[in-house]
Amino acid sequence: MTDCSQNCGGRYSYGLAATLSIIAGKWKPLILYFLLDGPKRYGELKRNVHGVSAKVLIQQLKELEADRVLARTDYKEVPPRVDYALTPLGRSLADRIVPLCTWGTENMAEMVSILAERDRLL
Amino acid sequence: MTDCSQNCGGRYSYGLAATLSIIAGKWKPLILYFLLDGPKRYGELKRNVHGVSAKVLIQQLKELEADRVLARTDYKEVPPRVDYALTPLGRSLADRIVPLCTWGTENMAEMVSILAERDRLL
DNA sequence: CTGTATCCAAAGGGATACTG
DNA sequence: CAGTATCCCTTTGGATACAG
Repeated sequence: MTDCSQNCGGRYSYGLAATLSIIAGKWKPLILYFLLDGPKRYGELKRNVHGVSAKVLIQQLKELEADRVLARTDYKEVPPRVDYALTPLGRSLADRIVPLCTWGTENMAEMVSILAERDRLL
Repeated sequence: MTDCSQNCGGRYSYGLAATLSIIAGKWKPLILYFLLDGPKRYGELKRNVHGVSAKVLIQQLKELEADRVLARTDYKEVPPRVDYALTPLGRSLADRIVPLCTWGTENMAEMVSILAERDRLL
């Protein structure tokens, strides 16, 4: 989505399109949110972001790193130890994701109902 | 993502997983954001959400409707006139999306640089 | 422990043409 | 105007095995 020419009735959503191009990816918002808790090692991410595979995790981490929202630190130890942390830019982004989590939590009853209805229709 | 068992180091992200399951879809956040401007007709959405195809637009609208975040009104006229509006639930969700747009706008210079770098690597 | 490499399946999305 | 229907293709992500 390099084309950010989104115009929403006077509201310009260039910014939204740009943001979406960064957090697009099944696990990226969860990763960013998790890292608000502090730097985490690869294994910690793997265990806590339930369902993600090794391949996809490392892939999304690399993309987030390339997009400058997180930084990878290799401690050059044996056995290997690396961790991933939010950059200042990444932290400011993750802060904007928190309201999404809050919304889901606040409306959990409705969410459960919606997801149940979705399953029912299958 | 019916499995919302996401646990982020003490931070529970059930809520985030739930929210993501609602806004997952290439154009959904843009649609929700656009509708903050007020109810819109199908054609308006089609013209303003740049790049979306007729098929995918109607598909995502139906899903958002089924998920109770927007309501469709058919005015039973000829030629046909229908519009889509945020429900109260949908409005509260769209409100949480605004910060994402703001973030992209605030960091637009960085965004441009990041997207340019991404293209360069192709 | 932190990844890589390979192969594969499915979902999601897009183009085009058509309808009430 | 507001969709539908069909076909097709790319992207995304998942499983498994292996490596430094």
